[in-house]
Amino acid sequence: MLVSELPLPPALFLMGPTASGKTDLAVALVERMPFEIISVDSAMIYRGMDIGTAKPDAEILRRAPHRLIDILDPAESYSAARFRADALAAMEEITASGKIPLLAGGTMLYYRALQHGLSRLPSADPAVRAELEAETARLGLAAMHRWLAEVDPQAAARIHPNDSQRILRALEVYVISGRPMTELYAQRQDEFLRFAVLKLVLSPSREMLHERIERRFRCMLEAGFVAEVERLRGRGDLGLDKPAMRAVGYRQVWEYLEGRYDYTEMVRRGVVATRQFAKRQLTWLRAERDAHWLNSGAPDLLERVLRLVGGGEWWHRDN
RNA sequence: GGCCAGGUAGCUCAGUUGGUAGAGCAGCGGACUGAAAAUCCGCGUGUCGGUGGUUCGAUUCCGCCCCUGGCCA
Repeated sequence: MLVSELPLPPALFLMGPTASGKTDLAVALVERMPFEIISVDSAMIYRGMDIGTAKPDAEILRRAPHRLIDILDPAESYSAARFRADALAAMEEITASGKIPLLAGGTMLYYRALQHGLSRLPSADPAVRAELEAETARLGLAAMHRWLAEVDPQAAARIHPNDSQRILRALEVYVISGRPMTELYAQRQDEFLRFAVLKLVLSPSREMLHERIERRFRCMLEAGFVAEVERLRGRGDLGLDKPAMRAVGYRQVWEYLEGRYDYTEMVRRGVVATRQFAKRQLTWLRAERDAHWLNSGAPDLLERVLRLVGGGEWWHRDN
């Protein structure tokens, strides 16, 4: 089926682990077809975080504008729900302008939220969160898990007693809404994405991926990554408790600047953290159905992609 | 060249009074609903330097050899 005959407007998803070459491919596609890029990246949303997020530079952005980058200050925090709303709005606008949305990035939770929707849950509340964290410091995480077991036994059974983030989130939902999170999950209605999607997964071999990750991290350092983190630290209002500063690489450089370990150790830890991140992304990607896998190293990569894009592989499924 | 200390998992090391071995890190697999580049769960992957000897049995004890580090020449 040709793109023009689809029952729904088309959208291209370009997924893949970090350092697989997604940005380069997206830019090449924009220069050949009427695509417009929407970034699917929880770190590139932050202004002033350029080198460590491998954000495309100003020159590339002029040629191939990206939506949803540089939209937040690093002191703020974003969410999967906001991404879903922002991405849907951008997709509508791009479609209305006669172009095709090209979603490119590696934040797999955001793709899931976009494709399958989210339950109607209260959003994060900093005051409630601070309260729960204080309670945890006082009583211990085990006590919090026991509390969750009282108010939402199913959630407590599902969430491991060591998983502080999910225990506190489940309690946050309960405290704000007065309802167990499990009950709110059950009320969810599937909202299917009103686009015909072509999903591409770009990835090199594991060995190549590890090489590229190490090479890229060293390039970032040569390009002034440490100075970038120093600048962020110098603001005084950021810390390792901020989601932005927990990003891979930023956290390790920050700890190095605090004197927790030396430069060599920082490089090692930065590379290790990036590899582990890529591995988690690959776990998501393997579970992704109906995706076309492409090897980053393929010499005819662009031709293959153009063939897929023009080849009527677009499809739609209501989850 | 002599003396001493080492050589055990990818790395750093523990251990076996002789019954073929286990931690941390790395790595691999997995989970994932408003922090997700987050958070969490699971899994030892090994000629115990080589080679002879003693022994029912040697990674462990003994001999020789190789390698690394230190000290002395």
